Amino acid sequence: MQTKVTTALLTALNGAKQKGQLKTPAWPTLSLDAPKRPEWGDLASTVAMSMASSEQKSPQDIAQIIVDNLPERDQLFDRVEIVRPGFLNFTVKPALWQEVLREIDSQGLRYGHADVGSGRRVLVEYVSANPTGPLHVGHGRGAAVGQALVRLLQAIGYDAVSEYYINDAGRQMKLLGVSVYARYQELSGKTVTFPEDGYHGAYIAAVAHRIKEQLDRVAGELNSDALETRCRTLAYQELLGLIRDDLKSFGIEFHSWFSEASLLESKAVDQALDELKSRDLLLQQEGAWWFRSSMYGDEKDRVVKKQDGEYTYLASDIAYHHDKLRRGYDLLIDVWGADHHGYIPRMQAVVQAYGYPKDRLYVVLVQLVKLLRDGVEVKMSKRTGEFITMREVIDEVGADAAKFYFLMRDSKTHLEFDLELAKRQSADNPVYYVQYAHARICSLWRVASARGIARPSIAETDLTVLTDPDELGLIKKLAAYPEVLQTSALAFEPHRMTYYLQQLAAMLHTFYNKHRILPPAGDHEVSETATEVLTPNRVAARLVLMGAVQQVIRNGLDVLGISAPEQM
RNA sequence: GCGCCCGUAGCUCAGUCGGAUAGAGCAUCAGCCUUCUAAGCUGAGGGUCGCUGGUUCGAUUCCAGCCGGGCGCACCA
Repeated sequence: MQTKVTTALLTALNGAKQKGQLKTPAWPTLSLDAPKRPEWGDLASTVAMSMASSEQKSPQDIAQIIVDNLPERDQLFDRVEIVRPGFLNFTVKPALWQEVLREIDSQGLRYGHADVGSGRRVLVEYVSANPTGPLHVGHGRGAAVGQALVRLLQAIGYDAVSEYYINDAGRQMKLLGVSVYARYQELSGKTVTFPEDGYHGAYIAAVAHRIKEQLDRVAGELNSDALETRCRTLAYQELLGLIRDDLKSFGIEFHSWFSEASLLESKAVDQALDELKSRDLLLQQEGAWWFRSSMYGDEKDRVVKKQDGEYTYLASDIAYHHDKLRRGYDLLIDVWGADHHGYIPRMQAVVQAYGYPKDRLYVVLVQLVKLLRDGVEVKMSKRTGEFITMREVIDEVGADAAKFYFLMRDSKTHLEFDLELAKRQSADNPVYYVQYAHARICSLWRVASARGIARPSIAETDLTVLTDPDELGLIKKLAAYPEVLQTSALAFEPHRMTYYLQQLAAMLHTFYNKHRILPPAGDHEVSETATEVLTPNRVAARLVLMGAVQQVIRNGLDVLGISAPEQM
C-alpha cells in the first residue's frame, strides 16, 4: 500500500515538474507514515514542508500542486487533505485495503517477504562461546538475536547463513584441561591443589566424572602431561556436545561450525599475518609483532604475536575474519556481548587492512540480561562458577517464551527477564498474549467446522462488506507488516517485529471481544446488544480477515524463530 | 582521564533518517464471562521525553556542554 501511494506521489511530483510548477532538482525521500490520529487519514506525507525552502513557496501551495497532479486520484483515495503547516493526508479507498487480504492469502508464508537483498550473501556469526562450560543466559540472548537476524534477512531476500566460531585453541582450552585433570585426580582419590585460575564450576567435576572411564583405561600408559591433554580433548568434546544440545533444544541450528584450532593447524594464521606483513601493516617492536590498526582509526596498534612467540587471541581473529572475507560474503555480521564493544575498531581495521570497506563488517552488540524472580534479582557470578545456564532458563520457561523475552527489547540495552513472569500464562505475559491470538483464530476454524461452516474461498468472498473501522483498522495493521519486516531486518533490530506482533495481537483481541465472527450457535438467542447483522457474506469476509491475521502472526513469529501454536 | 552505549509515566520499555495533542505493558483504581478459548476485553488516573544552550517554520528526535548509570581502555580471552 505504501508503495502504491508513494508511486502516485512521485508521479505527481514529476508531472508538476514537467509543467514547470515545481523546480526542486531532487525530491526528498518520500516517507509515508500512518498518522497518529484517525482523522488524519491512513497515510501522511511531509514532502511539501520539507520542500518549502528549496521551492521558495509555502508548504500549503506545494501541497496543493501535488494534489492537483495526483494520478488516478479518485480510484485510489476517498480523501486527500492538506492540513495546517503542510501535511498531506491520504485516506485510501477501502477497496484497496481489502485487496491486501487477497495478497496475504495468495502469498501465505511469503507475505511480507521482499527482495531488497537481491541474493546478497550475509554471514551471521553468533554465540561462539568458548567450549569450556555450558551456555549461560547471555548466550541465550545472543542466540535468539542471531537466529532472528538470519531469518529476517532471509525474508527480505538476502542469502543469509549462520556460523559458530569455536575457540578451541589457546589458554582457555589449556585451563580447561588442567581443571578437568585436577577433578579427575580427585575422583581417583588423590588430593590436589586446584589451579587458582582454573574453572571452578561444578560442571567441571561432572565432566570429569563422565569421562573417568575413558581416562582410567589409558591412565596407566600415559604420563600426567599426556593425561592432561587427554582430559582437555575429551572435556572439549563433551562440552561442545552440550552446547550443541542446548542450542538444539533452544531451536537453533547453525549452517556451519568453524574451529579456531583449524586455523592454526592449517597455517592460515601465519598466512593471514604474512599478508599483513607484505602490506607493511605488521611491525616488530620490543620483541613482539604489532598489527598497525591505528592506520585505520583504531586508537593504537595491537599485539598479534607476543614476545614469547605465542599468538594472541587477536591473531586467530584476524585469520578468521580474513577467511570469512575471502569466502566472498557481501556482509559479515558479528553478534557480540556489549562488553566487547572496544574490540570493534580493531576488527574494522582488519577488514580495511585486507582492502575491504569497513562497513563490510557490522557488529551487533547484545547487552547483559538481568535475571529476576518475582522482581528480585537472581545473582550470578562467573568467577565462582555459579551462574544461571541457558538450559535452566529454557527448561523453566520454555524456548518460545525465552526467545520472545530476549527479542522484546533493543539488543543494545539491558534486559530484565523475570522468570516467574515468563512462565505465567496470562495476559501479563507477552509471549502467550501473541500466541493466544493465533490460537484463538485456530479455534475459530475448529468451531466453524463443527458447525458445518466451511472455510470460505477468498475468490468467492465479497470483501467489500469489510467497512467497519475495526475491520479496516486490522487490515491496515496487516498492510504495515512488510514495512516492519524490512525495517527490522535492515536495522538489525528484531525487537521491532516483537513489538509489532504485540500490537497486532492486541487489535485482534479487541476485535474478537467486540465483534462476533461466527453467527451465534442456533440454541442461543441473539442478544439485544448485537446490533450488527451477520449476513453470510459478512461471516465469510470476517473469516477471511481472521485467516489473514493468523497468517501474519504466524509469519512474524516464524521470522523470530518462535512457534505459533494452534491450541493453548 | 579517553572512548562507546543508555537516561521517555511509580516500574519495565517502544517511538526519534526533525513534524500535527508523546505510546504500550506491568502496577493502582472502576467495570465486563448463559455467546467464537477471560491465557481475553473496556474505562480512569499517571509525563518539564536527565539538565542547559544552539540549529530550525517546527526538537523527545540533530549539534555542543554538563549531570547520572553501564561497559571498555593488556604482549587476557
